[in-house]
Amino acid sequence: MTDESARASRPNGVAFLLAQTGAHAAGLFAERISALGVTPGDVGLLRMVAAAPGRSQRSLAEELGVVASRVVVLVDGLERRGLLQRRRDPANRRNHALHLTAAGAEVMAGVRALRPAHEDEICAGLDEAQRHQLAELLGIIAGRQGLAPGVHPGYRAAPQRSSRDEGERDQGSPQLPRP
Amino acid sequence: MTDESARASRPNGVAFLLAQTGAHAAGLFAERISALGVTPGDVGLLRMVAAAPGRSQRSLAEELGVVASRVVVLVDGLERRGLLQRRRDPANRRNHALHLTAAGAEVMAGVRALRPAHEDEICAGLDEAQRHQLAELLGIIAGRQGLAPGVHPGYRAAPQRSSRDEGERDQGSPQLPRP
DNA sequence: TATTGTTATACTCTATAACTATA
DNA sequence: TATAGTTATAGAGTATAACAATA
Repeated sequence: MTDESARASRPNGVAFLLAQTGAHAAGLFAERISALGVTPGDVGLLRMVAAAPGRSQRSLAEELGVVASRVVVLVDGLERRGLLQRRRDPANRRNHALHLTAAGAEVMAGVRALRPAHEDEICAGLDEAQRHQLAELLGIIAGRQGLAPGVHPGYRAAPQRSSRDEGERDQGSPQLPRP
Repeated sequence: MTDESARASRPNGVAFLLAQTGAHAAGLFAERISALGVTPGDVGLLRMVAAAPGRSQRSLAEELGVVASRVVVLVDGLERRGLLQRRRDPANRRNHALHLTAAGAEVMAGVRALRPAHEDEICAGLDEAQRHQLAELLGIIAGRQGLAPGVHPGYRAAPQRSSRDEGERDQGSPQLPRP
């Protein structure tokens, strides 16, 4: 079984390194912004509202790939903390038009202010040319994979396997979360 | 507020691209291995056991940065599906020595077999030289950040903010999960 | 009737604490 | 007494379904 253990020991390659370093970068970012009292999810939602003030919760739910009731909870939290405001849309009074408050804009400014240090921490060990190279290569991947600029996952529910689909390890459909 | 919306629209740079593409790569990997009936967490745990057969649950908990009772649940699931086996360690009968079953080794072989296609999918659009470049740059980052080869996060609990620390947005200690 | 948002509810994940058995 | 593992329990997160208001 020494053979087995040797073979199993290290998955490597670009895909794994990406997942590893990406999770690390996301974790450090979460730590940094926690000083501002927000999570990456909060920031993403605030950013989307800032980019298109007045948009509806429904539209956010669709772009986030999340159910409407989930947005209710997220917006509840942000409104309770005074970062976001719901206003009834006079044109269509079913809609809640979302707007950043002054405090919300401040938080976003704070997040922006944190970014350079974060970037430097992640890129420590790379010179300027290497950073550009890396940014370019990652940009190619992001483009090829259809990832929108500025939007990242983390809202989708975890794979979620119920406790009763036991022992069925070889069925055909890999149940793609969203094709 | 057009100014604001313009400024808020796109966070960019290496750190963000890393988080974005890394989450994407991890998601695709999770989809692929779901055909084998396992999650990335399962695979990570199986890999660690394969690399050091007979290790204890406690040692796994420490390496994963997870509480012991969590490992009980994870191992329960893998044992129930026949991929892992608990054996009492005769030398110290408190320990459960963990071993892969034949089925578990098969699953790991299946995971390894999926890797090349996964790598190709992620690296689509990059030629061989670019892949090497990217792997090298990511390797530098992983090394600088102290990321162990073959180990990636995803076991740690989410940032987890309770519902009562409301409105306290400016305290000093960012509560680092693990320094 | 269809759509937006909300509430009620259930289920999963994960941690804390109490407990069992070994040492 | 200390350690490995387990069970019981509680909390957060998220989805589904029923509901209210508006169109």
